[in-house]
Amino acid sequence: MIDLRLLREDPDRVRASQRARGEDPDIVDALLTADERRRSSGARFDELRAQQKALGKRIPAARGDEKADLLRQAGELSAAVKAADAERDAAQEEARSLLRALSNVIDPRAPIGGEEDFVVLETHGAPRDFAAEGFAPRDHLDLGHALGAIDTERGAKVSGSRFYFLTGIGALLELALVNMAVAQATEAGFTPMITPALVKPAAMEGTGFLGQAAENVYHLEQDDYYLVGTSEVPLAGYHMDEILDADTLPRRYAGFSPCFRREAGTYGKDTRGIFRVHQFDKVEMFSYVRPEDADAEHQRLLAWEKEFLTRLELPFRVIDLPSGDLGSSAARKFDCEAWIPTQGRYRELTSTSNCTEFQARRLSVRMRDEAGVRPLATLNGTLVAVTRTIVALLENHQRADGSVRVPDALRPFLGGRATLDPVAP
RNA sequence: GGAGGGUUGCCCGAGCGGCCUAAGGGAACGGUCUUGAAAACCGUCGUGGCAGCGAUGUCACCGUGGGUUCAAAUCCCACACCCUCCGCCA
Repeated sequence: MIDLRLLREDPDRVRASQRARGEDPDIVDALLTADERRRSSGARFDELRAQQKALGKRIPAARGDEKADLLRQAGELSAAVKAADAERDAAQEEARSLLRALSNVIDPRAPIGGEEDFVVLETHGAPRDFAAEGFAPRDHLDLGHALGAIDTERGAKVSGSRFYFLTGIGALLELALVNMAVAQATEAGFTPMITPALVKPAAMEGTGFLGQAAENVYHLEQDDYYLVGTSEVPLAGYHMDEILDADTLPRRYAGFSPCFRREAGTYGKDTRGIFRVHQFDKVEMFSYVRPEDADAEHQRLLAWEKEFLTRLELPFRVIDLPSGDLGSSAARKFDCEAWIPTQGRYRELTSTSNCTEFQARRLSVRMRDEAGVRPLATLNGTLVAVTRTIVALLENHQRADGSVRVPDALRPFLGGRATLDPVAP
């Protein structure tokens, strides 16, 4: 959630942010009204309660008629306090739920607009010219079949569409990518973490995934658990309700977990292969920092993402996501998009978000420094999303004979292997 | 799934229905002393809301949610979590 002070002092900025996101700006005014009511009803309760406490103190010492009279007064006051309490609770709840409905205020530097209005910040490497090399690239599923690495038919048989088995070298490839990512993160000072994939509503809600993104979240009705779509959720929840000493910041965690996504409303999109699936594994970077350091940390996370893709020798570009495509928690977001040869375009492989104090407020994660206690900032960024990385790797490093070159940096994690070779069908 | 024990502030830990405005200890921080440090002594030492420029005042919070009462950390009910044991189990 956002800072109520900002809302009171500069409501126009919040309205503009909501509009840029394509969300309802009227929540701002509803919230201002609700906040006013919250404060006045709170003051009324405080006053009555103070009277009640003062009166109550006189009762034990009183005797006879005086006591009876005091008890009568106290009884009346008690009813008034109860009523004021209920009114205050209702007002607080209304303000709270409106505040929760507001998305983060966008970073003024983020491009304004819908999905198509992103800005390309940089481009790294160049797509291969397969025509010049004299062969047509095969897509990742063809390659995956030939290598004995990917089995989507049986994925569908066992679990349905958008499920897969990684087999043989495919399974090894996942482990290699994960190990490479964890090694890089550890080297950079991240604490590796294996996180829960099932979380309670508070963690999911606090991270901001139960708003507009709710339809993409799996929910276990019977136990009221959510399946996480990223380890950002357990990593953000990790310090929920805590006050961290500012001296211990930044805290950087690299979480490895499965990720579950319902992919509602994507019927017909990316139906072939493992580009868009209901379950995949991911190594996610997560940082807790002082709010004033958030911007620099965002750049660092982006730099680590770029380093990883560069080491995999993948051509990619970095885009600055437009306001309409940010997700409720992010003030600004960069995606790294790798070139997918058979699609002839760049597709999202990794993503990094600056959530400023938005998640920290919702989850009540604060820091203590010279100035006192205040919310901190959280940021997240993908180091490796396994399936999409496999897609990019196979397609970009394929050879005419159907084998796939293993980039140098990945070889140590594959037992020194330099090539993935087709297997007999 | 069954049987017990527990949940109080940063940590440990006391707490009679009304001087709880939560004892005491530890840690931490500031100070005195010291060449420096330790020890000792003195002091500070929760979070949030509201009012105020501010010193401050006030209200809420003792796992969570209800209830009893003029009044609840304290009594009652439900739930959650942790620990021990039994059963089942990767």
